[in-house]
Amino acid sequence: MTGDGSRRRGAALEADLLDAAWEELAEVGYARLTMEGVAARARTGKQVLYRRWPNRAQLVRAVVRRRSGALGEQVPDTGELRGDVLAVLRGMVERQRELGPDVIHGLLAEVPDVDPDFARIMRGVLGVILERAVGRGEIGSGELPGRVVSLPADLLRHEMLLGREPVSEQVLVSIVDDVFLPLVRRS
Amino acid sequence: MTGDGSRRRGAALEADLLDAAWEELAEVGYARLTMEGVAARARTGKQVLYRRWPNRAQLVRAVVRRRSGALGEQVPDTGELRGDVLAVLRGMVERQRELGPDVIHGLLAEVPDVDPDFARIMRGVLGVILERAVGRGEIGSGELPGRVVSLPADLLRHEMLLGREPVSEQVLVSIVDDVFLPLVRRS
Amino acid sequence: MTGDGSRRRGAALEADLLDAAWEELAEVGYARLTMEGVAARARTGKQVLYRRWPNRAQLVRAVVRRRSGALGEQVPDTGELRGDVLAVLRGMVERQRELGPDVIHGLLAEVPDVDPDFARIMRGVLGVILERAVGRGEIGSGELPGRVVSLPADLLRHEMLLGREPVSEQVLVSIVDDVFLPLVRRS
Amino acid sequence: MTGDGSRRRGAALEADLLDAAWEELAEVGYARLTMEGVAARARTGKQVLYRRWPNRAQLVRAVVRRRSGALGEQVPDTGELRGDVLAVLRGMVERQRELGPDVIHGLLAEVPDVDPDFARIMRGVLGVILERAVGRGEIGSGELPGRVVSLPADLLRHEMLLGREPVSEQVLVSIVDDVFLPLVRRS
DNA sequence: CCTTAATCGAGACGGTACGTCGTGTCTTTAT
DNA sequence: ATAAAGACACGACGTACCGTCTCGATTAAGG
Repeated sequence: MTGDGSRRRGAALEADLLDAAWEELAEVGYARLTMEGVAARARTGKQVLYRRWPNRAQLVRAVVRRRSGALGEQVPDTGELRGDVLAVLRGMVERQRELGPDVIHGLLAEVPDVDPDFARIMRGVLGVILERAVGRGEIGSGELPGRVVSLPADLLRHEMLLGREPVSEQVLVSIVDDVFLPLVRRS
Repeated sequence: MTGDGSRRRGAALEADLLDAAWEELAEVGYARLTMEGVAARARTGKQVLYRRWPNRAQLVRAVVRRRSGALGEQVPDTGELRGDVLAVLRGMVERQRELGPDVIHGLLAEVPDVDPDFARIMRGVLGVILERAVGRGEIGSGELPGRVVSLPADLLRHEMLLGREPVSEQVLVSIVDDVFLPLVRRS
Repeated sequence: MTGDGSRRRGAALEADLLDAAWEELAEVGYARLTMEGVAARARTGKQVLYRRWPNRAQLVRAVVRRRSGALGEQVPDTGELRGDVLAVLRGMVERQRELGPDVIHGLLAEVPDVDPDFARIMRGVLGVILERAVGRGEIGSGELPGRVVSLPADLLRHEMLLGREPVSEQVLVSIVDDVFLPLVRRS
Repeated sequence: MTGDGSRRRGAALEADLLDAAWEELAEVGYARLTMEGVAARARTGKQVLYRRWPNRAQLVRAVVRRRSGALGEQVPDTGELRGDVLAVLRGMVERQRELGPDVIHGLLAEVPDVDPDFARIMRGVLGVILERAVGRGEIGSGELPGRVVSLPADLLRHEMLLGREPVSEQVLVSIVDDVFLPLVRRS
């Protein structure tokens, strides 16, 4: 019945599974994604999924990791603080648009630590950007509280969690111009 | 068949239902709360629940509304901007502690607009507080962007959504002292 | 909302109820007839039904009584035993056709005594027919066992209970010619 | 979560299911037998039942088949036509007594063809008996109509379907002595 | 090269909850 | 007093998934 001669294994199979999960996510959304559905779409058994991920949250987490791969890989460098921060935020929005807003929602609710490192990475990226701004003399050299450093990312994430649609450019600008820049230029 | 002579109806029954849901929430948490469980605890049928709320999210939303009813009823007045803002945030944390962090999480994930008016209310409360601060001469009289006004509430909510534990006093202080006050005193 | 000024009562209402039940029977059949459906069709409440009949079986029984009213009212008289018996059986089949075979089925299963008197009536009718046949000299005058008298009706009923379609003329003829007539002409 | 190491499957499970249904039948009767009850008694899920039988009627039909398994296996041989026929009828009554009269009723109402082969089997058994009677010279060798052959079984079934109690010996005797024997001895 | 062990594809299993339907009782309002 | 309307307590329906387990089929790896 199966007998197409070739049976998937290992990495190739895993890729198919994640692809299937990805398509399932796209079609029915996170809330209605089921292990059963993913297995069916990948034309395999549920055990194959459970062998790899203990529940759908972990599975989706893996999908997300795969799709939006390296988040903090390259730090934008526009030569200006404002441009850099906006670029970072736009990257986040792009990621949200790609995954779909409700996937973000869903993950947040079920996975305790969707991105335990996400926050850390963002802090790192913004730290670098701020340092360069200090170097250019755009802002003072005083040590900024951690909360301030991660402020743009935090506010944007807050928006993402509440709204059901991709965050608009206006909001990004507002976060940067109304909140972040005034704060770091304060000293 | 049943006929014990007294049968709950209308408002009285609804109160019992919400109480049952509340207890269920407390015992098993949001994720494992079921319509079936609530109905059983209230010793009635599921239909009685479904007649009122189409799903568990709406039910819990009603419970939350009932429990943490009047959020913006009284605006704290400590005679000082910092004290006022902290008092507002502490009120939010108190509410979170009462409901339990995962209820907040759960609601967020399933209900599109847990509190559509919540944001509006917070903005109103903080607006009053800021006006008073202007009156006292604590801060300048320039018009503040909406985003800045709701900033403390937004940041606190962001914390609530990410963490699984009640937000600590330290975080509140950090939000107020590192971000909010510097921003509104800037001018 | 109701206020058409006139409200049905007593016999008029009861007639409407039975009509509604009758139409319901015709549309969905006995198995799927519900008190709720009948009440809805008659545009009234269930209580009005339950006040009159304790359950759907009794209700349908009343419908049947009303529709196929007087069963043994007129005894056929064709001037010949065979014709008379066939006429009686055809009357039964006609009744079955009118009610629908599954109504018969359903009633039989749920109502212990759909026709406690039905059997009695049939025996009476056949008795008269047989007496006339004796008078005409078609058969002997010996006393026939009750079972033999009711035999045609019993066999026909057996057919009705098993099949899901109206009993064919062939079967009637077979009952009469292969079984009944040989038996009563035996002496 | 369950994991007790032993999980019933296939035929063994099916046997348990039928046993459970049988016990349920005995305890609450056909009318109040529910899929839910049977599943609970068998300590399994409803799906396991529905996977095998689409509704309770089919389930009970399977139970009946299993319990009163081989109906026409041995043809009674008392050396005399009357004794043989009575023995066959007594076998049917025994079966009825075993299952309970209302099970028969219930099945009849819901299952279109409780035993499509039952009639055929009975005809076969009675055919053999009649042949032997012909061989012994008890009755003539003329071909009997099918309806006459199955007459005793049909009449008995009719009794079973109408009454709520096991058919009495008197009735059996009446069927045989008043109807069947006179008919087959006629020639 | 051939055995052996692991994994795959498929699906049954024991279980929980879903959301719906119908029962028969009870209550309310209006005629 | 009863009609009309509908809520209530209850029980069962049939379905969807969960996470586990079993069963052959197939494939990779080791002796």
